[in-house]
Amino acid sequence: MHPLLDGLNPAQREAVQHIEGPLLILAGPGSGKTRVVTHRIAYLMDQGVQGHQILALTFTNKAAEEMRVRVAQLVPGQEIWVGTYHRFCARLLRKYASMAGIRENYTIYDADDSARALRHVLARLGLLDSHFTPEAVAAAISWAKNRLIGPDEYTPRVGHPLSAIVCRVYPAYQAHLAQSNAADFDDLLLHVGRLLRSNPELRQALDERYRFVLVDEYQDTNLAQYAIARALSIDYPNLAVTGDPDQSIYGWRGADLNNILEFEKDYPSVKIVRLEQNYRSTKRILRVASHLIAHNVRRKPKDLHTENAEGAPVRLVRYATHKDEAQGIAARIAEEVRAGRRRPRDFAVFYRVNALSRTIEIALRERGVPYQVVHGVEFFQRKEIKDVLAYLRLVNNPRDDVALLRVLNEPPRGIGKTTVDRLADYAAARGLTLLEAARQCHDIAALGARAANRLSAFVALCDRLIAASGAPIEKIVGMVLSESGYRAQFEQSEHEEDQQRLANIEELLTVAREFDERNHGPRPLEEFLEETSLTGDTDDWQRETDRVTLMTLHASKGLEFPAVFLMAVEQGLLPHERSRNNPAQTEEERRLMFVGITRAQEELQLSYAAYRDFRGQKSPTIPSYFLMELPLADMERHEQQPIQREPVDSAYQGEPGQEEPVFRVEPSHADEEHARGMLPAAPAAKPAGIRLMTAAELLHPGPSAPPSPDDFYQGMLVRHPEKGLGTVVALEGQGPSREATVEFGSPAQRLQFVIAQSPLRPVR
DNA sequence: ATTGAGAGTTTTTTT
DNA sequence: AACTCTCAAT
Repeated sequence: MHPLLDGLNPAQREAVQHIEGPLLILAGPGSGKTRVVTHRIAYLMDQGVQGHQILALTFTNKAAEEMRVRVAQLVPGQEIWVGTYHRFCARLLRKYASMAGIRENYTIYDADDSARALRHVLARLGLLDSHFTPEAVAAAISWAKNRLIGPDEYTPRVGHPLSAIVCRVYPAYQAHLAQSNAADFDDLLLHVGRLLRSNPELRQALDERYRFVLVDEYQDTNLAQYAIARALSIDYPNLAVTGDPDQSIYGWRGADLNNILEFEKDYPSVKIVRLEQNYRSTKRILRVASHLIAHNVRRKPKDLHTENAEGAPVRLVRYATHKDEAQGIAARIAEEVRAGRRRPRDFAVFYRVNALSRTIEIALRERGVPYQVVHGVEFFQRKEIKDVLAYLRLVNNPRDDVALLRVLNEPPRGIGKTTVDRLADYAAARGLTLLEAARQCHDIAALGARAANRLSAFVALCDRLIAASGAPIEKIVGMVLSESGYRAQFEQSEHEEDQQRLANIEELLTVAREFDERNHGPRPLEEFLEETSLTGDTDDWQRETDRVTLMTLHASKGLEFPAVFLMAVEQGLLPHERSRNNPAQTEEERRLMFVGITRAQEELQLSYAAYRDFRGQKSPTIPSYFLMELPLADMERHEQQPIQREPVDSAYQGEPGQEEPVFRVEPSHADEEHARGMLPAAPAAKPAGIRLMTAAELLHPGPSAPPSPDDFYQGMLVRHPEKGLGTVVALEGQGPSREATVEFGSPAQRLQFVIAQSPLRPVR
């Protein structure tokens, strides 16, 4: 047998051995997809395909890097082009810039830059105070671009006032980008997509050049990306896509699930391979994941299975507050590490939004547990970094007005708003870029001599920097820092944060040096800027370091960890607030949770807090509906009783303010202790602390005595014989007249009960 | 022109 | 809570 097929299951072999013609690999989580793809690439080359004929497109740099490394291991020395869609397009656009109406030294605007540009345009059109926010307009333009709708093709939709605004703004915004010789993220795809569409010769040439095209995470492709892959696979329809519809989590970025669901329609002769055997998780974790995802309507059913062990039950923990949650998770990790059962790197904590990382960070730090937070963009988004990069961009592309505006008065050099406005008016009137206009500052009537002198000093600075644009990047950055006075402003400062800024700038110098060392391309500055704008911090994540990983659910895709904590599984966060009343988005949220769950290899804990501080205010939470969709038999439920801070029910709930219900009970042992009577038999007798419920208790409420109305608490999960599972969202009164408002499944379905007279039972 | 206080707003996710 | 923007005082 061929060595590349060694150790693969039949389905995997089938995929690896497929050579010509369209191929769809439906790969469930942990099914060895990357292995299959890399082996297939190696197999292709083994069969005589040249490395440069292969194009592999991914969504994240992280995925691209992994693929590159693993292919290199299998076929040392052979180079294939692996990269993100955006990077591929950026490269292509460098080459064919003029055909897209820009110049080859164009600037790539990130979200922040495009927002600035858009604001500028809106202001010029006098639309800033229209009741559509710049963000909404930006989103609409992005929507269009992701569907390959250019500014000239955009038509307003009746009944959509926003689209009428967009119809005016989009062309102006696009013209502004062209004038600045810039492209935003979406443009990279839009330009290339349209280029391929309107240019048959070019399309044909590239189709021939890239004989074998592979697309990873195909479920996340938007229309523009789809069109690009398609255009490269017409004469040579060797398009292999891999993906999992259940892991589509980028709908908000224009990803279209239909691309994968209907792949067969585009390529009727497609070969479909399903990878459903999971090599990653325990049976229990996999069942929990399958159960959850089965609640989605828009999907193809699939049968995930594994030969792995049954594993420990999935823990579902309710903490009293977000702090308790963080402390509980950190304590457990610290204990496992201390006991030598696991290392920090075995753990990951996932959350829906970045803002949730803070409390966990604090808790881990307190215990001295090393961790790394994977932030989406962070480093290259910091103001000081963006400022320095803006200088570089201006050097590389003097037409870049956004960059100029950013650095014109940074550090402060006496060029204020009035001066900028007058300069901008002058430039607009003559169709000049801002730098061109600044060169003529002494001819601008509206400017005083002082302002004009300051402007010409700035122009002189730019010219000095531009003269050095061929130097190594580290050198240019160094010049920017010293000649502009940017570094000096921090060195003189005594503010502590300025020291941090200095450190960040040093870091940028390091990035530049590393770039210089490995890059020997013909246009280093351009390439450096391309790399910095298309690289996020997510790609910095180090598998090797021995640290706990903290990241968003989105960032977790494609990774795996022995032990996973998924925190804040609450209504409003997961599913997120903005998916409310939108079934399609709610399904996407469910997929997001599915992705998180399936990252876990051996151990998984889902948790929520009854109270959470978020955005400055403390409020009671409602556990996520998704939790009710999980198979209780595979789970183990723990509850930390709420701590009543308002002394309303203090007589019943124990000492108010008595805190520190430390989560130290080792659940697996706790189970035994419970059986041996070491823990209170009736959980209600111990109001503060962890209450443990076995799966049996969860499933069979049993004939126990009805609970006292005063035992009901906010966020409590209850069962109603007719209505089913619900959550207590409000309480009023005490004793026999105590009333509870219960929500069954959605805010629309709320009912109020006098507890003592209702059939409501706590779910145990 | 710059600075600082206060007001107002925000972030869901990433190339 | 943290961040940005606005406006007034310097």
